[in-house]
Amino acid sequence: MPVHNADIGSIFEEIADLLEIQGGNPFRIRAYRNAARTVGEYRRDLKTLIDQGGSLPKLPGVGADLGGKIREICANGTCELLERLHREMPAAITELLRIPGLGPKRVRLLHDALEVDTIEQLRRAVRSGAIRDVPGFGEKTESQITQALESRGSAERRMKLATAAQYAEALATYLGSVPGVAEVTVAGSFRRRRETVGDLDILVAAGVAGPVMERLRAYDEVKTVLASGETRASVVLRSGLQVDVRVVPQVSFGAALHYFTGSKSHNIAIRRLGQARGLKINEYGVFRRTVRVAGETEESVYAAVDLPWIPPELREDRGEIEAARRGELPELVTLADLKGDLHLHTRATDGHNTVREMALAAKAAGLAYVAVTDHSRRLRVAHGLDPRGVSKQIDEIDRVNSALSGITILKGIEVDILEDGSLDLPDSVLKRLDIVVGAVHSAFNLPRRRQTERILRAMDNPYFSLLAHPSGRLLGEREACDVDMLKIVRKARRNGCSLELNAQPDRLDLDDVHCRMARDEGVLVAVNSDAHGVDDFAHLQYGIGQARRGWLTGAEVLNTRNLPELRSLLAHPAKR
DNA sequence: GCCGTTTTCGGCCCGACTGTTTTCAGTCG
Repeated sequence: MPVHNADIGSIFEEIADLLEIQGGNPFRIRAYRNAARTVGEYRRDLKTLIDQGGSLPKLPGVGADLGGKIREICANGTCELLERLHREMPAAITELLRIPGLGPKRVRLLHDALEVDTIEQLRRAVRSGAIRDVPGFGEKTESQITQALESRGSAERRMKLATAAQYAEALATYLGSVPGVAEVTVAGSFRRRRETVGDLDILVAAGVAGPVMERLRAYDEVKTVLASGETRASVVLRSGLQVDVRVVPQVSFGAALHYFTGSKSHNIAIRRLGQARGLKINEYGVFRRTVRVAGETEESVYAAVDLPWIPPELREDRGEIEAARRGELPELVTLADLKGDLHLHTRATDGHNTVREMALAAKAAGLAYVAVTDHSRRLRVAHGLDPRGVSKQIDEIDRVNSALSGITILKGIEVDILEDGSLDLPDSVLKRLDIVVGAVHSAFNLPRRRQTERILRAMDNPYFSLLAHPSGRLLGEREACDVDMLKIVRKARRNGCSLELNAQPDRLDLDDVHCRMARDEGVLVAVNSDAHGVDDFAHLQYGIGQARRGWLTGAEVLNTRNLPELRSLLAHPAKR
């Protein structure tokens, strides 16, 4: 049975949920949650390591006991503790924890008092009014649960970063105009540039909080006010996006910014460092006993625990604190580092603009070169090019190149990788191009081995330069293809190809974890817009955010190279 | 259940808001 690290993580999470409902030792529960996260995100497949007879790597928060459970789960797909908990508590009960307002204590009460173990039973208990008689449950709690049950399924989706940005920037500007407000920053996963955000955390520096709270409640996009205290409020916008606003004095802004940027596990790790130095770190500052020793800036918070400032994109407790301590934080790539864009479309297929218009827009966006990579013939819906169409476009690019200055247009193609791993155009066509971007646009559901082989075979074509949107996922719409990414990354290294980080807000593919895998394996990543129109070069900022989350430096991104260097890298010395 | 710049035992991140209480537990971030 295939057991992936994420499966082990889920089992540990489930154990933690069940132990919590049973009222278990909170620190034991935390240990399971920490391990769930560590294991779930670990980049090498633990079952494979074990099957190959290797010992488990030392993972933080995983000791002898949890290590044994990992082996047990890899062997059996489950572990004795989970089975025992399932005998004591119905498995479905952890679903109840997902209802806002219901935590472990109340779930336990419902189980004991009303034998409520499933969402459906909860629904019946609410309808019959039985829930009101449970001690600790009042009128408000009942209606909160009712609402949660009604809206279940309809909402609860994370919003794409680029979509959330529209709401975030408008609201931040609005709050910034309140008299007395010194500074407004959108913190949270938005600031960490996660591909999707669950809610917005907006931090406001102001002497007095009252007027800010008042203006927030009056914002015309606010649909409901979930909570509203003196310095903190939660509202839901009409878009469905939840927004948490916190007001702090300027002297606490850095500490609050650090606190509300997260991630939670990064913050916990930083606080522990503080604790070891006799410091208390909270959103108001860094304190030795009652004396504030830091907190006006984020830099001062990090300095208090002897660390340099850590970029928000890295704050996931994935080794950034250790790297910072050793002085080995990567110099992350920036938007300004990009010199070109290697994936875009024109009216010849499914783009909206001409070669000339796209080139001028790229120039205006500060780029020195672009590759025109229209679709190949197999992609009928996009009017993909056949060999004649490619020839025509090559002539057009020659004409535009000789007419324009300050921007160079490379000849390329986004060629379909067919189901058997061959490419959709003959080598005689591909050899005329500067760059060949290969992409999967069909048969997304092949089993892992076949899907992987398909891509590996495509990469063996001597003209293959770059694998576009390697996983094929569409955020919130289509899961990633089941592929062995490590094999693909290693093939890219052997063959001298690159992988794309497609910057379209609904792709952002490679994801952060695989970017880092490419980095670790020494494979260059190209951050491309996949622009279909002149405005789409704006996507690049989101691709850069993701690249930074993947620890990429400028040197590790293919299209930070100037044109001569790029040309020599595309020449594939490994293959020709 | 993990772990070590007070420690191999005794700690484990910290505070705001709400509801149901009548001084605080539960939930959330």
